[in-house]
Amino acid sequence: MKSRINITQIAKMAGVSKTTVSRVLNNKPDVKAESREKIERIIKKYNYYPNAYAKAVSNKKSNTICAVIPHDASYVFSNPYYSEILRGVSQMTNANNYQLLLSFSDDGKYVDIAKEQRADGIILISPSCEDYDQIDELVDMAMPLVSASKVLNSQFVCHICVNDSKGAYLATEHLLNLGHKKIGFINGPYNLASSRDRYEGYASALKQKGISVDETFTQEGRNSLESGYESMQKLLKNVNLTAVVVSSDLMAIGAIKAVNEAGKKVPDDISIVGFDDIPFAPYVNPPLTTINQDAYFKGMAVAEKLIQIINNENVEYRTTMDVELKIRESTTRCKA
Amino acid sequence: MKSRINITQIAKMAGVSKTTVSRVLNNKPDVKAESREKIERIIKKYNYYPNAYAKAVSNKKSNTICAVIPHDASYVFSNPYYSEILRGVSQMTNANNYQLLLSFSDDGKYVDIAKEQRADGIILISPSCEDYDQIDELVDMAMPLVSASKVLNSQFVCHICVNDSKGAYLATEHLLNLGHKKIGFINGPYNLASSRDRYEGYASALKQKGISVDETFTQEGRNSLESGYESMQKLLKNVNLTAVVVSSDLMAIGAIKAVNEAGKKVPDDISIVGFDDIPFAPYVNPPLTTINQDAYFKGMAVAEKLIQIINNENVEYRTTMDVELKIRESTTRCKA
DNA sequence: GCAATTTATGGAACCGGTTCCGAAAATGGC
DNA sequence: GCCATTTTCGGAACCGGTTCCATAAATTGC
Repeated sequence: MKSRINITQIAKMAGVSKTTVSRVLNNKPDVKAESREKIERIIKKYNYYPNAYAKAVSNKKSNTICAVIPHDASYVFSNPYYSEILRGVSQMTNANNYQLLLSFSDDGKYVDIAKEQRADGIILISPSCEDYDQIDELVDMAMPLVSASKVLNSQFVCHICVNDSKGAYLATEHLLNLGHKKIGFINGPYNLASSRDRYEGYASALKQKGISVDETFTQEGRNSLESGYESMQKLLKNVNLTAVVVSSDLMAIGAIKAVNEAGKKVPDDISIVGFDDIPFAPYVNPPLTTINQDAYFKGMAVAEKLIQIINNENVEYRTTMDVELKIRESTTRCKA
Repeated sequence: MKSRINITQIAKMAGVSKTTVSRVLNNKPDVKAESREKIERIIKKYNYYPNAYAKAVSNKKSNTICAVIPHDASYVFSNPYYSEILRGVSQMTNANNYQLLLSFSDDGKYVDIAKEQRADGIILISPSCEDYDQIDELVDMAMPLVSASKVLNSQFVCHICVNDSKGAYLATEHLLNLGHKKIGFINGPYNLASSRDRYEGYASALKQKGISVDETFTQEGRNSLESGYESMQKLLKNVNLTAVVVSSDLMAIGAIKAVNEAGKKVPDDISIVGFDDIPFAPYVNPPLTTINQDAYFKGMAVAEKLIQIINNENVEYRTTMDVELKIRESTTRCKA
């Protein structure tokens, strides 16, 4: 890139010191109107913008927020649920004049972001147990930190999560109310706190009705289309179910495909309820009954909270968002 | 955040000058093994990392790449096609030790990224006509720039695009070969160069077979699920079609829903072919016949090219990637 | 054992900003 | 017209790095 003009050159042309130019740039007082106008004219003429990183060094503030996402191919970028969170995050950072830096949790490199002082705060989109050591490091550094899902074992990490166990409970209860008894469960990776809570919700709904949990009815998936498909194939092969709770819509869509390919119909032969209510959910065939969580709002809330922490404002450290059962057409009364 | 240790403090503790520490940090020669070890020990002990932005100022290089995406709600984050590109981009930037900054084209703020010298290069994911003024500004600054889709009117912007007209041609031809005569077209926003090319491909395939293009057979959508749904509703209401070419899978999925709700069946009553081959395409019901473009690869290629430009390497300025018709189950022989 | 190299190091200037503090210039009061 | 205030301004140090250039120390050659 062409080298750009700097504050010293502007000062020289205006016949003043850098100090005065800096005052104009930052709307500080103590500048004669006349000089101010002259300097502004020159700034405009040369299309001058202050170098953001020089400012960052001097101010010890980068106005940058880093969002950490799992890079695993079948994960964030391919799961609209995460995209929605990111959309909310970007909306909020944008509105508050923060830049958004993306980092990936695979290699733990995001701790470097903090050490290199590239960001004023970090958002963890979906930390898993493997991240906990790095998270502890961030906490040690007193890096402003907010997670968009539950972080176990650390009472020092601010998080906004969804009521996962209630969500799974509602999903299971819905199926029970439709007369289903043999209800399977396709869970997300067990290294996510949310997966554990969802399993808990599923199990407790069954217990409530006096139905014992059968381990052969459950599968652990990887939150991808493929893995929902494979998990469903296994369930179909091994056990006779009339309904399945699936821990994410993405996997639920994969599961529906597996059902179709087995020559069965959703919901007539097997009812399926998903989790997340991604934008695709009403558009799949049949439209997916699912647990709604407002990912876009969650993203905004997480970013907002982080900005508050950066500004040393007091915030609620634990927030749990409510969920809602969204009944569409992938579930129906048990016919068995 | 706790204030972190800096190079001067490290130097003091090691009893050497900043210069020597800097040499160790950057693996420069001319440092006695003994001193090197001592400095390295202290660096390790204090978990020191150099401040990235101070480096950026000094080196006039930020090791940051900015990806510009349209922020429109129904756009990038919700369209897996763009997510896939971004995934490819991040893969490549990661591998080359670049940080990835996200910016949004709505307000044209991404030009500020360049003026503030926040990035060494910029990737335009999906620039529309409204962006062309800002793009010219970037070109004037000689900012390294690569676009992931065609940029009209500027021979100075490097781009990697897909053969859009061929894609639409293949889609239309496929339907013609199945005996369809009344073929509709749901296009993307006309301010995208790709939409224009796809229309062109659609029209030329029809002409080839001596079928005249009927303007009432086409709709301009916004590349979202909803807009595909609405566009299809309009087509169903106004004209009698047996097949529709849809300019993106996202809209195709919306279109299928509209067909279903009208009490018709895909593909028996109406064949539908999409464009992009997003990861969902094989999972929708029925699995979507579509035009495959490898968005992940495209993302990697775009990032790679940008890095080459940043490094002053010579690059091909125009690359067109090939497309392929992927036949699944949303198209069948015309029964009318 | 001494000059000529080679190796290792540090001082100072630089990158492009901000800010403290003191001083010059303009204004006010009388 | 002179002193006190206020307004306006700039020098210099600072943020945390890199790099040029000079010099001190160690090594080599003979």
